[in-house]
Amino acid sequence: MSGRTVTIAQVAKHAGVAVSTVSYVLSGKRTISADTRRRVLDSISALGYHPNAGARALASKRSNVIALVLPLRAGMHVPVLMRFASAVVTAARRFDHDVLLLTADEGTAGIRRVAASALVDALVLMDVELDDRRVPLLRELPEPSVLIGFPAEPAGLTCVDLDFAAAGARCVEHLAERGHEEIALLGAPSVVYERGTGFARRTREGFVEAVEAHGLKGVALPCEETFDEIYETVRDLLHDHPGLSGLVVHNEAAVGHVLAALRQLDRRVPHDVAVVAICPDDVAERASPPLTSVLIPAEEVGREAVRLVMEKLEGRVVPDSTLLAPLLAVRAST
Amino acid sequence: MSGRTVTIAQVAKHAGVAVSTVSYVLSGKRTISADTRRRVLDSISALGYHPNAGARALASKRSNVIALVLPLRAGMHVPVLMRFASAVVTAARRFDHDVLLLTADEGTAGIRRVAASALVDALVLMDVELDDRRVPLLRELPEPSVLIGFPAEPAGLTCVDLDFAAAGARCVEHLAERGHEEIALLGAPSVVYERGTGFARRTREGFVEAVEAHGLKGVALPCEETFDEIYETVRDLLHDHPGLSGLVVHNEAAVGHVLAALRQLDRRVPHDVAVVAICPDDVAERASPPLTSVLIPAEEVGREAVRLVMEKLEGRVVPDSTLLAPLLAVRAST
DNA sequence: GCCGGTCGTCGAAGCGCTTCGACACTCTCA
DNA sequence: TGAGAGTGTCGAAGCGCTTCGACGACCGGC
Repeated sequence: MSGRTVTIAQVAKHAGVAVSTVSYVLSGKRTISADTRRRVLDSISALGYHPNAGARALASKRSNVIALVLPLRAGMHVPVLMRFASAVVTAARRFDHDVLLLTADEGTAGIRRVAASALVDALVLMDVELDDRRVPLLRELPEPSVLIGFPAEPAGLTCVDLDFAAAGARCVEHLAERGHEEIALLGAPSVVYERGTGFARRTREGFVEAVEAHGLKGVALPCEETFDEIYETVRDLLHDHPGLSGLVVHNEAAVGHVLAALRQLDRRVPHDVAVVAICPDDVAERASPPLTSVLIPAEEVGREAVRLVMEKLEGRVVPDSTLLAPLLAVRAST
Repeated sequence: MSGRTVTIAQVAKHAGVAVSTVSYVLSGKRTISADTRRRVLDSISALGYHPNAGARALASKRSNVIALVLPLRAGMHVPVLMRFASAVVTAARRFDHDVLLLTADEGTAGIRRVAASALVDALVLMDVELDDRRVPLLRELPEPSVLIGFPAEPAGLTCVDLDFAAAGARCVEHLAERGHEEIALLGAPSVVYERGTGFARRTREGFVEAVEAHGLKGVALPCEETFDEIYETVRDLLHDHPGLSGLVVHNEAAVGHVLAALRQLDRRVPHDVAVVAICPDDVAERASPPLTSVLIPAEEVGREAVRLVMEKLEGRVVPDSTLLAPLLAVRAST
């Protein structure tokens, strides 16, 4: 409350102690008597003191900020990104860190800049691709980093993601349990497969393997995102595979259109065709009928990424690869 | 390239000048001879120098970081937020600033914290509500701020937004030009109106006034976001208003379901019912048929917000209120 | 009753940068 | 030809914090 910007020196004077004592109260790096601590803390709240971030970063060589690097490309799962982002922010705050948002606009230069200028202590990268330009840079950076997603060559990096192969397999298993014998996967748009985005391929692999393991008939198709294209895809699919009775949809933007197409084609869900989606919970719940789904645990992935990067900051060794187990929620569509 | 973390002193020595000279080359705050400047810049790139952000912030009292404060509530337009966010980041970089991401988790404490600790120089708040807890705090903060959206009492604040009233009116006008005489607005879920979110109400007001001005018949309804609810709403609407031939949809999440419901009810778009949406371009383009729409200019709003906050940082006076004109893109649905 | 240990606190030295005042030059114009 | 007005550069004083070494005060053990 006293004339703009309170410094640690003012707190020290107010409490009748040395500046360093106040610092130690705050950091807990040396023992301080209960009595002194009380007085210091009282002064801090009486004066409304907030340590100056720049000074702290300069003296301690820690900014207490981590970078969150967004992708910025067509076809990315925009709504999911926002949930990752806020999960990361929330998790970072628990470790007393803030989050700097970086887009890919600047390319790798932005990453280099914030790291070299000590603006951030560590990095979390979202939506990593198999062949990601940012990855080589990370290897040579002294700052620790964690990737959400898997590049082609993850050796020496720390990666977190939903276990998409297990998710694909889990959907197949669920449909098999329900007695379906011929099923299909509608995945990402073909451009996403071509770009080599990891999660799309891994889901498909998990799907294909599980289909074989369960002795089912199965087909995996890419899936565009406009209603007309989806309508055709679904129509042809049902036509070519008359025995088909189960559908796995791994494409958030297409889920609604797939259901609309089935309605149009007079197939009732789940009576004629059972549908399992891999998508965020809210999308599955809002659909009609509400979809049995494997949720994409954005919050958990974000939290885990932050936990790992903090461990690395502390100098601890962490596993290269963290795959989060899929969780299937049964709803009205199967 | 030389042993971890290059300082301005090393650059100065390498170039054979004083530290302050290097600083002035970088900031341009004093004239430096072309010759010296060259030498300094060469040394900078030879050594790979990046100024330490903490030291800079400490000495200059400017962190060159702005805070982007997200809302975090049910019913918010998640995908649009992401586009605002990346527009803000991109725009901030043009002013040589970075963006710190803040969620509402911490409430107003987070805003207070980053401002008081000088972590950020200024704030941009997204998705402001009519009655927003964060607003009173902003008034007492010395740091400049800009709001995206309008609170009930915007006096003394700087606000930017799409002119939703004009957008609502623009849609009506377009339908009137096409000869429609009885039209309806399907807006946000009722909870959003109750919360008093500005943009929903303003669109409705613009719609209602324009309907009167053009001597049309019109009705404005809230619109939930599940297919079944939307189906009922649309069915009842068409039943109660047999002459209705135009629909304005201002609800991104509902657009797909509205079209599916019309299909289901055997109404052809645009032949039986013309549809205009207020939504991001990509949603309008992906719909089937592609929708005539007033786009929500996320990029422009973000850019403008950053421009304004930078002006305020420079001490310049800016208008309290900036309304961005709506732009109608005609597509296949009208 | 003296010595070695803790414990709690202090003072001072930076961290890497910006900025202010000073100073040596070089022009210009009376 | 000399005063006055720029130019271009330097040195040093901070900015607010953390951290290191030092140093009393107090403790228990012999």
